[in-house]
Amino acid sequence: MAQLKQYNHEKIENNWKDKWFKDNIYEAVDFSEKPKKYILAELPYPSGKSLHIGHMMRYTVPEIYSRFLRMKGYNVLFPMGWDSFGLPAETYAQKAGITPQEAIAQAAVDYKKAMQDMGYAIDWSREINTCDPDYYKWTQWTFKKLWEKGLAVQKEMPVWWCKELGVLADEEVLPAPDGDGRISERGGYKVERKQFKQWVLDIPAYADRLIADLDKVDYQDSVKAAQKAWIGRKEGINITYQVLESNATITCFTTTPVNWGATFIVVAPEHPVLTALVDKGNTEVWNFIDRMKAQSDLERESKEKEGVFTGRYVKNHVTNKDIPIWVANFALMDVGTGAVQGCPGHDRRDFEFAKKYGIPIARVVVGEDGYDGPIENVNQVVQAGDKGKMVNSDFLDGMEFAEAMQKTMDYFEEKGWGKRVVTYKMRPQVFSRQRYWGEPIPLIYKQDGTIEAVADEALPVELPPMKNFASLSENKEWVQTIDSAGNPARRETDTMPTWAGSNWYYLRYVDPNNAEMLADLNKTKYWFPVDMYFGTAAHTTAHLLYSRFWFKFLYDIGAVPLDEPYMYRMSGGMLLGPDGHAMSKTRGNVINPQEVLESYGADAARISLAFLGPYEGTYPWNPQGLVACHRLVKTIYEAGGKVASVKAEQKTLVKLHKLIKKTTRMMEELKLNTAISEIMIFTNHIKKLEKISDEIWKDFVKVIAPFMPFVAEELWQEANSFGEWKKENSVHLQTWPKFDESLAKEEEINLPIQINGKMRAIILVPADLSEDEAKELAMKDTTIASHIKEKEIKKVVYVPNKILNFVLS
RNA sequence: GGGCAAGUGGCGGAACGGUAUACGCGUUGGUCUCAAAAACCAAUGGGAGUUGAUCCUGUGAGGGUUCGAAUCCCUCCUUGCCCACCA
Repeated sequence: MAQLKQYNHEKIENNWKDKWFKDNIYEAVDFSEKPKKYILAELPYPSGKSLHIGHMMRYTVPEIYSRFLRMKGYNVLFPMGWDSFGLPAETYAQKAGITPQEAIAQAAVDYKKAMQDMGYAIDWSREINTCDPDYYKWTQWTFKKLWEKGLAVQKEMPVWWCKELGVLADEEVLPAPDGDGRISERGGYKVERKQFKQWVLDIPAYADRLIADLDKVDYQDSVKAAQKAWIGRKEGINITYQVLESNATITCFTTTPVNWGATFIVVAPEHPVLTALVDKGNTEVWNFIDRMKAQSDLERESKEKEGVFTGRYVKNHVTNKDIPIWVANFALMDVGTGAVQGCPGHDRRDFEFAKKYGIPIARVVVGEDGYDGPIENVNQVVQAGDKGKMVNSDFLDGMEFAEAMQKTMDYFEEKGWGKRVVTYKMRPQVFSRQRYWGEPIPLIYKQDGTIEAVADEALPVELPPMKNFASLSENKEWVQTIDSAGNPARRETDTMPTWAGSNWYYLRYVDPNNAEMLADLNKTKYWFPVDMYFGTAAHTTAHLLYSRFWFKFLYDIGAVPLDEPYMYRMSGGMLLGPDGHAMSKTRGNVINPQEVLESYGADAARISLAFLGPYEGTYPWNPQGLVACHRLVKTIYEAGGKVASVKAEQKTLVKLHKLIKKTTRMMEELKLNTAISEIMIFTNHIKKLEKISDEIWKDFVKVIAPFMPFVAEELWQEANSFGEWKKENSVHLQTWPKFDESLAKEEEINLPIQINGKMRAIILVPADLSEDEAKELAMKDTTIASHIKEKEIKKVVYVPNKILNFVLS
C-alpha cells in the first residue's frame, strides 16, 4: 500500500530555507575551475514595505535559469542588492514618517526575507546597497575622475522650481488640474521653469564608441536598434548666414539638400543672436520671446506653431533672395544649432508655419508620384528622407535625394558657406539633484569661486543625518569645510541622481567588500562580462546606455579590464492585474505576494509566474493558473509516496529521457513555460502508475529542482534517505541529469501521410523506416489507397519520421 | 511622423518549412455525494456528414515561393512599446 503523503508547503519551506541560507549553498566561488556564468537581474529600489509581485515575476525566471546553469556544472554568480538612493525611497520614508536611512535598512531586511521566502538562489555574501558609504565611496570616486577628465561639467539648465520645495525632478511634477502650468506632485504647489547650474555628464563624447561597440555584444537587434536610436547620430552640415545690415551671423544645421527651397530662417526663443537682431524697444518680439521662454519643452510641444518676424533678413546663398528671420516656438535651442532654415516645400512642420504666416513655398523635391506642380495642401509636401528627385535646384536637378545631399555639402564647403558636422540626439545628461537622499557630489567651492575635488583619502563624503531631509543646502554646518590649503570652503550640496549607483552595481558584486578599489581586476576579469542581463523593457535604452558609458569610462582609466559590461540583454514585460490592467491601488487589482505564499506556497508561486509565457511578454496575473500550479506541486509531492526500488519500466524510462532532452533544450533557450509543460506531461503519466522506480524518480526530482526548489529538496532527501542535513547532499548542488538519445527516441512513431501536400492519414509505424518501407505501409492505408486509386504518382517526398507526401498528377 | 515588436481557439500560450491549437485555464457532460465543494474521467477551432475510421474550412487581409507555409518573400491592415515640432 502506497504511503499517504500530505503536502504541507509551509512545513517544507520552513525546513529548508534556513539550512540553505546558513550554509550559503549558492556561493559563487572566485576563480573556480568550473566555467563561470554571470546571471544578472536588475536590482530593485526598495520603495515599499516589501517585494511586489511584479518583482517576483522579474526575478523568478532569471533565478530558475541560474539554478539550471549551476546544475549544468557552471560556477554561477546570481547576486542581489538594493538600489536605495533616490526619490522612491525618499518618498516612502516621508510617508512612513522615518528617515531614508531607517526606511532602507528595514526594506533591505524585508526584501531579503521575501526573496528567501521565494527560495531564490542568491549568494547573499555579495549583497550590496548603493546607499552604503563603503559602496558610494566608489560612486563618488568615479565621479571625481569624470570631473578630472572634463566629462562632468556644469551647465545652465532649465529645471522645475517651486518656492516651497525647491528644484523638482520631472517625475515630481504634474500638469495642473486647471490646465494652467504645472504643480508639484507633493503638496500641489505651483511650479515654474528656472535656469539653474547643473552638473551634466558628457555622454555624447562616447557616442561613436557606444554605437561601434554594439558589434562586440550579442543583444537582440531590437535592443541594438533602441541604443542607436537613443544616441541618434546624424551627419549634416552647418550653414552660416550673414544677417543683412548687421555683424551677426546665424548658423543652421541641416541634413537635407533643399537650400533652393529655403524661404525663411527660424530661431529658437532662447537663441543668443536675438539680442543682436531685435531692438530693445520692439515689444512685440520681446513679449513673444519672454512668453515662450517661460514654457517648458513639454508645454511648447503639441501646441500650434507660433512665431513672430524679427524684422531682419539673410541672403539665401543659392537663390540670392532675401529671406526673413523669424522666432518660433517649434525651434528648440538644444536641437542642432537652435536655428533652422525653413524649407516649407518638403517639410510638413515648415509648411504649416509658412502657410500660417504667408511665407513663400517653393518646391525642390519631387516625390515618387512625380507631382511637381504648385503646392496646395499638406499631402503634396515631400518629407525629408523620402525617396525623391531634386527639381528647381540648379545643378542638383534630377539627382536622388541622398546624392544631392552629398553634392550640396561639397558645394557649400567649397564656397566656404558651411561645414560638415556630426550631431547627436543624445545630450549631456543632467547629473545633479537638489535633494538630500543621494550621493553627495565630492567637490568643494573655494573662496575664489574655483572648484576643487575632495581628496581620495577623505572619501566617502558621507551624507550627514538630517531630520528635515529636503536638501543638503539646509545643513549649514555640513556645508562649511576647508579646502586643501586650509582655507574655508563650501561643499557642493547637489547630490547624484538615482541612476548614479545603478551605473556600476553589477561590477561591485564580483568584489563587494573591496576597500582599495571598485573591484579587483582579476576578479572582474574572471566574472565579466555579464552573460545574461535580465531587466525591464523600460531600462533597455537609458539605463543600458548610461551604464555602458560608465563602464567604458572605467575601462579608460584602467579600473576594469574590458569595455563592455553585458554580453546579452533580456528585456521583460510587466505583470498586470487579473483584470488585464496595470496593478494599482486605485483599481484595487494589486496581488499581495504574502497571501499567495501563505495559501499556495513558494513553489507554486514560482512556477505560476514562469508558466505565464516567455520572459519578454506582459501578462495578466492568473489566479486559476496559480491553483493549477499548486495542484501540480501537490501531485508531485504525493507521487513521492509511490517510489520504490523496482526496475524502471521501459515506457516511463522513455518518457523520462524525452523529458530531460526537451527541458534541457528549453532551459538553454530560456523557454521556461514550455519546460514546465513538459514537467506537467510527465507528472500526468507517473500519477497513474502504481509504483515509481526510484532511479527514474531521482532524475525527475533533479529536473524539477530549479522550478520548485523546496519540494524538490524534500523529495530528494527522502529518496536518498539522507539523515542529518549536509550541504553537499542538497539536490541543488547535484548535476543536471543526462539523457540517453536512444532512449529519448520513440520506437514507434505516427507518420503523417500527405497527398499533394494535404494531410490525409496518420499511420503508426516503426521509427526510421526507409522510403520504400514507408511507401508500402502507406499504400495499405485505405484512405490513402482510395485517394491514389489509379492516378499516377509523379513524385514522392519523404522526410524520415516526419512526413511522407505523394504528389499526384 | 520615425524606429522596434507582434497578430494563432472563449483566455494565457505551443508548434528546427513537415500531424496547427502541446500544456494550462475556462466551458460542457459524467463518476462520487442527501447536496455542494474538492478530486477523478471524458469532450472541447468552425462547418457538413450515414456523427468511430470521411470531407470542407481555418493561424489579421491579399498575393508569391514550395511537394508542403502560422513559419520564408512582397503589399496592406491592426495592436503594443519606445522616440519625436530632431531641423
